[in-house]
Amino acid sequence: MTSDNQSSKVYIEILKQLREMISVDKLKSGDKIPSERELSERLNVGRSSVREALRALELLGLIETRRGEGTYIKDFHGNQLIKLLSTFILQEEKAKQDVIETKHFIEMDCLRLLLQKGNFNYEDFKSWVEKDKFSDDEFFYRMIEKADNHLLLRIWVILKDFNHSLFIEKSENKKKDYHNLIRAIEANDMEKTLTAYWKLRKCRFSNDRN
Amino acid sequence: MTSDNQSSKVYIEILKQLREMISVDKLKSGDKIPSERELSERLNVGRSSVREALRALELLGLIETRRGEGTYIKDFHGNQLIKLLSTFILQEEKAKQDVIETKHFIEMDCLRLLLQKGNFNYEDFKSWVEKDKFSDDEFFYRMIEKADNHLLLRIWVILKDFNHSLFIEKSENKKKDYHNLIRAIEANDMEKTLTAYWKLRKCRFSNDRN
DNA sequence: GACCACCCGTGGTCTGACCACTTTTTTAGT
DNA sequence: ACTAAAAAAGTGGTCAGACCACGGGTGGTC
Repeated sequence: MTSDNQSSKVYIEILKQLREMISVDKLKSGDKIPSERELSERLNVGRSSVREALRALELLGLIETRRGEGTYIKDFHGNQLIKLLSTFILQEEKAKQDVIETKHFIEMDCLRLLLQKGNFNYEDFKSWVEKDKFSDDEFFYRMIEKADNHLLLRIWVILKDFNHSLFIEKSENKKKDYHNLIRAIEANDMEKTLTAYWKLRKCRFSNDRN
Repeated sequence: MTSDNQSSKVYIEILKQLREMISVDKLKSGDKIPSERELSERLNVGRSSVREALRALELLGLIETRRGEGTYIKDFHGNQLIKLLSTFILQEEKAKQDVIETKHFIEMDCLRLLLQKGNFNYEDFKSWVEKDKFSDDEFFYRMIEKADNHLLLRIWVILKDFNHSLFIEKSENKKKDYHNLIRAIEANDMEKTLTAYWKLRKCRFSNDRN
């Protein structure tokens, strides 16, 4: 490293170099980056410093490492970060309830988004519901995917995982209820959609809405 | 480390241990955590592995290390990372839009939550709006705080920081609009509340909506 | 009591050594 | 010549030990 010393830690410099490298070589998701040993040599730094940088990126979900193979750039988009923060912070009791509440909000937001965007084809979706066995999570994953907001999807996935680690319940709803939800969305009827949603979640706060 | 390995990398295990340690010892912002060498010994892992874990946490802004002194827990709300992420990642236009969109959704969700919970005293809030100069962020921070969902608040803060790293603008809205929003909430009128909200947001993103 | 040199603990970095695993190359057998 | 087994090479994962640079405490000196 070019004797830039002072203040900046080596692993930070490596991150910058890496960013530069990715930018210059136009590396994209799935592409391979140089091996730790090669980076260490090319940048004139110790391998351990390179690893510190890579491990940080890995934790951020920016790269993926496969033993024996190499290190690859990962699909960025959302941020991993939230996951970490939440696992770190959410130890309190109230937190559990917040998770559930937030997950529901996100789900409703996505429904609103779907209605707002409108004009989707739900035929394949409907036939999927008809044909296969599926979990609530799978259903909403597909649904939220359609809303086309990758960040919301990320957050939702995290909340879902959290939910699983908090509770073990995995209630199976009836196909009919899911069908109703889809139909309500198709009809672009917000009122019906949210009602159908709460029918699925069938619970505590039936009053809110409007 | 209890040779549980397989799949899980050591530095990930260290992170878990660290989280546990922080939880058990009730460590807070500013508290010091054991030295790298001590951790290495206590967990029966190499110091370099400990460092990989700590470096990742540092990049995330969760801890702060001072050479010659030690490592300290930091008040989250970190940005560090966000700066990096933004320059590193979010080049795509769609992602930026997702951030904005998601932030708006979260804000609206909190408004709904406030209405749902109802019966708050907004007098002090109103007088605060009247008296001081404040930014949009400050306003919504206080607002979302009232909604009493810590997770939503956390997510919002992250999105806010992201926003700042993406754009530099810091438009000032009129006090009147904020007053209207508060009044609508007080009146427990969802319709008016959302309208008032969009009045606030309208200025910048007038087009992408509806 | 005030000041300063020294030592020790701490993070920062590098090197070299293994291990486990995957891919590639070489080798041996048919 | 072809194929399958074996060896080699390459890669990430981890550890141990060695320095360096810096901060704070210790104890001596004035």
